[in-house]
Amino acid sequence: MISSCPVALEILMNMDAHTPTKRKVDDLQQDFLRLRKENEALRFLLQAMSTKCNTLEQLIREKNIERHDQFPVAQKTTQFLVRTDSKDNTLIVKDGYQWRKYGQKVTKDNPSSPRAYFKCSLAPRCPVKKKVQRCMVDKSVLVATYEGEHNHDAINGSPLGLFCCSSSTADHNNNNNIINPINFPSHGISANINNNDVINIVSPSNSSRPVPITLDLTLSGSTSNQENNGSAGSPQNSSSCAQNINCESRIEDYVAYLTRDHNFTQALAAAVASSITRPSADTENQ
DNA sequence: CGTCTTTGACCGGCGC
DNA sequence: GCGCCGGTCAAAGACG
Repeated sequence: MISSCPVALEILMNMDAHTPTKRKVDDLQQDFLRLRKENEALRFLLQAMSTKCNTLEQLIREKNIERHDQFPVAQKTTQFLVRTDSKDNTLIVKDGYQWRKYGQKVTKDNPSSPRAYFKCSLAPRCPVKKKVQRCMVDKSVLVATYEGEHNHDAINGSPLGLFCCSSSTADHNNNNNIINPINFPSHGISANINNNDVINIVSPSNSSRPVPITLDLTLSGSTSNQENNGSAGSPQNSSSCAQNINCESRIEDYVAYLTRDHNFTQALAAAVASSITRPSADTENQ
């Protein structure tokens, strides 16, 4: 039974490894049953969300086809924030694509750090461009603006794809608190990461009753050995992650931590549930 | 020698 | 028309 639920098995093993005295079998079984229910609920929610996502994508595709008959296609623009070492002067964002730098300019709004211009060189005719500039407030944060859509796949997939966000909401240089607004357009969920390593998930803005959900990424409960990073086990605190050669393996660790975090799974489930149960105004208005 | 980066020049849009 | 500014070009240099 346990072997059919690897996440729960991993959680149980981890719990066992971190408690000096073995807990009673009954307690472990209760924990396991609770986690198994959560796991099943999350699986159900994921399936429901995928179904809804596919439906919405189909609708959007149909609407775009209608629209393209009347208007030229607008260029898709997205924006990322990447935390790097502030001492690192390079404007390199490892996003799974290969880029050729074709220009650099000092801009008026942020004269202390020049803006670099890149073109995607992974495919011969890929139209995608990106601009990378350091955040004026936090020099350790790179602001990468992508224009256009790739006509090919990434080298190893796009590790930053999850953090795709709309550029229209970003005003990073003038905001001391919110670093990166993240939008999940197809689900109507948006989220903010603030300087306290907390993601604030906000349900669709068109909702009459927005449900804010806070995900604490400081992982204060983690007892794993992150002291080597000097960052007390916080993934966001490891400022050199984007430049670090061990970044990939650490990302796996962070994902493992998150799956062990009861608050995270609960908040995630609530966010997903709210996006599914609440009818989308976009689809209703169409 | 080929590829990539750097950097000054150039171009076009926009506001006055 | 002029100046400012962001974006792009392309020659020169660096590098493997």
